[in-house]
Formats: sequence, structure tokens, C-alpha cells
Amino acid sequence: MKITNKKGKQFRVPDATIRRLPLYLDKLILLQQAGVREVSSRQLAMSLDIKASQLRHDFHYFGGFSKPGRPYDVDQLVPALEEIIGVDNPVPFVVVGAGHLGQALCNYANFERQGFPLVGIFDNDPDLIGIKIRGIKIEPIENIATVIKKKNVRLAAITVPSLVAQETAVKLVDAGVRGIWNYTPVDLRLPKDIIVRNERLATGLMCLSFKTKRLEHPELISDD
Amino acid sequence: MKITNKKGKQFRVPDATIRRLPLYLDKLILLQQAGVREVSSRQLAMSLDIKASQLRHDFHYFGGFSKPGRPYDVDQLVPALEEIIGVDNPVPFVVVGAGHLGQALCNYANFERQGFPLVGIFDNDPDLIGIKIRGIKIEPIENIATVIKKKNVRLAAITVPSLVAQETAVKLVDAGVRGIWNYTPVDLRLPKDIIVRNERLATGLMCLSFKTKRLEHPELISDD
DNA sequence: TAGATTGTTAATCGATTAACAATC
DNA sequence: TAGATTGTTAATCGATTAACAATC
Repeated sequence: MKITNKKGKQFRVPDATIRRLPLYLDKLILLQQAGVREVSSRQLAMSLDIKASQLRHDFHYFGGFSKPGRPYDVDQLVPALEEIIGVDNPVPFVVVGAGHLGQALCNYANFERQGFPLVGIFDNDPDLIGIKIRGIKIEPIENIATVIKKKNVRLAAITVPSLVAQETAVKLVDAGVRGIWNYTPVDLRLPKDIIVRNERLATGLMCLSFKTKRLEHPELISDD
Repeated sequence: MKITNKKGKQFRVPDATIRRLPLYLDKLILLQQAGVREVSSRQLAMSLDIKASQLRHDFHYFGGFSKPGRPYDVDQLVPALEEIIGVDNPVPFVVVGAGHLGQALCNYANFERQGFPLVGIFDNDPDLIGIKIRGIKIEPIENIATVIKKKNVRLAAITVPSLVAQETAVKLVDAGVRGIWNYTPVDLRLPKDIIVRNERLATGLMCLSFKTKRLEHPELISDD
């Protein structure tokens, strides 16, 4: 991803770095809550099981979080990363589909703590409509557009049945959603400028299975 | 990951390749169910949004799925990949923690279809114990060891509260579990030969946020 | 045969790690 | 000062892509 900073200088941030930024922020918030004021690249990297030089290399794309000789100031670093990642202001999101998975997402307290307030839950099941989860009433799907426009929602999670995944996604995009967190096994067809993140549950189990299988047959492995 | 094949030849399979194997299998099973008999690297790669040469390169580590000039035979490729990934025989797994997330995982029909039968659900909440999900009764956590040993379970998903995540993981490992699918935000400390896969829900939202934020400010981007 | 396809190697590209001067 | 630390560049490592002979 190529981006331009405030001074107009263009630079390219590797995808691998982008994927690590949330992990850094995650750990730093924990440290902050624990009252830690300073952290070195070595400490922070170790807790994330990566090399310190990799962390400094990542930070170097954005530059100037500290000075040579001084460790990082946690209270400075947290807001700096929040701005880079785009969670310096709260980023509201909605969940479409209030089955078990949808409700699990809604109940996940960490989202709010990390700057993602839940502002809407939608489902078409009459038994669910009206029920409150974390203070949010489940609304019928036909209300999606209204809520999204009113609350200026940019992100939505989809946990609906496969059969209605595509049409749900289209409704969301039409209403203004820019990023979709797709928990269905469907390949959504959406305009190129819409970011889709697919969470494929079963592939996680398969990766685990592959790796543990190798470990059950030591004669088949030789770790280096 | 370095492995040795049946002829005793050692070779190293890149992690990136391992991560793609389940995706290949996933698509191929869909094709098989749709009655498709043959597929070229080009077709299969396109549906996964990767290059055909990458797919052939990946397959080349395991070798011999087809012959030059002939596309792949779906009915041959599926079992071959299943064996490589380690799902040629059913791989039973259990879910510990029957809250919304746990129940969502239990209800996910695709696991069974992909070779991962659910054989146990555990929770300590008296209101949940005894309830059946997909024919499986929720049992108290103290029963974990018995079930795992009896059914020879190697994989377990943890969706318990953070506070008891570590002790739950230890119980599982002591009972014989080799791979843990960790849905808690806790860094589990376990023996090195135990494979842990962490699913960090909040980082998914953060990645989405980063990318959509850039797209909202076109002046900050220049995609190449 | 002509067109399509695989297996396989080489070339390119990207990501990680090491090294170290500058600094506290 | 001595030890620890960052920012930054160069070196290494790994992953992707291109190219093409062999084959159907």
C-alpha cells in the first residue's frame, strides 16, 4: 500500500507491516492500562514473538516515535499508532445477522475498548427483533440504510446465512459501508474500492490439523 | 516447515504454501460437489485471486498431481490434498466454552463437511450443561480429560473467559490435545510442541479500518 | 497439427534480520 | 563514562512471478 504523508512525501508501507500495526497497538494499550510508561523495541517485540529490528523497521516507515538512546514513551506511542491505524476517533460498526456468531461479535467487549463502538444489530427473525444486546436493539434488516446513513457507519460485519450474504453486502455498500468483515463462506462480488476481509473459519482448523499431524509423525519432520 | 516424503527425500514447504493448501481444498470440494471433473491451474487460481504459476509452484512441492498438457482431475486432487493436509481421516475436535462464540463454532456445519466432526462441548455454567447442540450434550469441564482420551481428540477450540483460558489450555494439553484454536485474547504459555493458533477478533477490524481510512482520503493514496 | 496445459527453473520482488553510528 | 537504545542502511532470506520445454 502506497501512501503519502503530511509533508507530501510518498512512501510504500508493506502489507506485512500493516498487519502488525494492530498487534503493536493492542499490546501497547495493555501496557498503558498496566501503568507502564516506557517500553523498548526489544521488550515489545519479545512479547509479540518477533525480532526487535523488525519492529523498529516497521516503525521507521512512519518515523520519529522516539530518539536514539531512548525507549518508546507508551503514552505517546498509543495515540500515534491510533492515528496511523485510523482509530484515533471512534469507528462505529454494525453487525448484520444476530445468530450465535453475530451475538458473539456483539458481545465482544474488546471492540468498544479498542475504538469500535457497536451502533447497530440487524436480523430478520421476528423472535430476535427488539431484543437488546449491550444496550443495542436488534432491528429488521430493512432499517440498515437509515442507521448507516444516520450514524455514518463505514464498517460492517456480516454473519447472515450464505444464501443472503451477497444481497446483504450490496445493501450495506449502497448505504455507504466501505469495509466488510465477511464471516460467511461466500465470495462477495463488490466494487473494487470496497475492502472485504474474509474470515474463513474452517481454514483455521485445517492449518492446525496440518501442523499437528506432522508433529504426530516425528519421522516426517525435521525442524531446522 | 521441513518435511520428509515417503521416499525419504527431505524438502521444505514454505509457510505461505501451507496456508494456501486449505484454500485449494476448499474450492476443489465446492467444484467436486458441483460436478466439475477437471480444472486447470488457471481456472482454480483465478477463483482464488492468485496467479496460476503460484498454484503450480505450490503443488510442485508435493508433486505429480497431473501431467504436462493435462488439467487437474478434481476427484484425484481432493483426496491427495486431504492426505497432505491431514484430513483424509476425520479429525475430531472439541469446543471448550459454550457462550455465544462457542455455540457459533459448534453450529458451523462446514467443519463436519470438511472432515472435522465435533465430539464434545464443555462449559461450567449449570444452565448450559445438558443442553444439546447438533446432537452433542454440553458437559462440565471436569469431563474434558475423559472425553479427549476416549475419543482420541487432538484439536480443541477455546472460547472461555480470559481469566480461565490458561488453566483450560493446560487441562486440554494434559489430556492429550496437540493443537489449540485460541479465541481468547490471552497469550497461552504451553509446551513448544503444542500448536496454538490465535484468532484475534479485534485486529481484523483494525486492518479493515486502516484500509478504508486510506480510501476515504484519496489524496493520501496512490495505488500502483 | 495447433492450442492449451503442466512441471520446473530462473528472475524478480518483497520481507526479515543484522549491523552499527548516533544518541541518551 | 559504560551500557542501552533508537533510527537507518545493507545483507540475507523467503515468496512470487515469468518463462519455457515437454506433453497432451
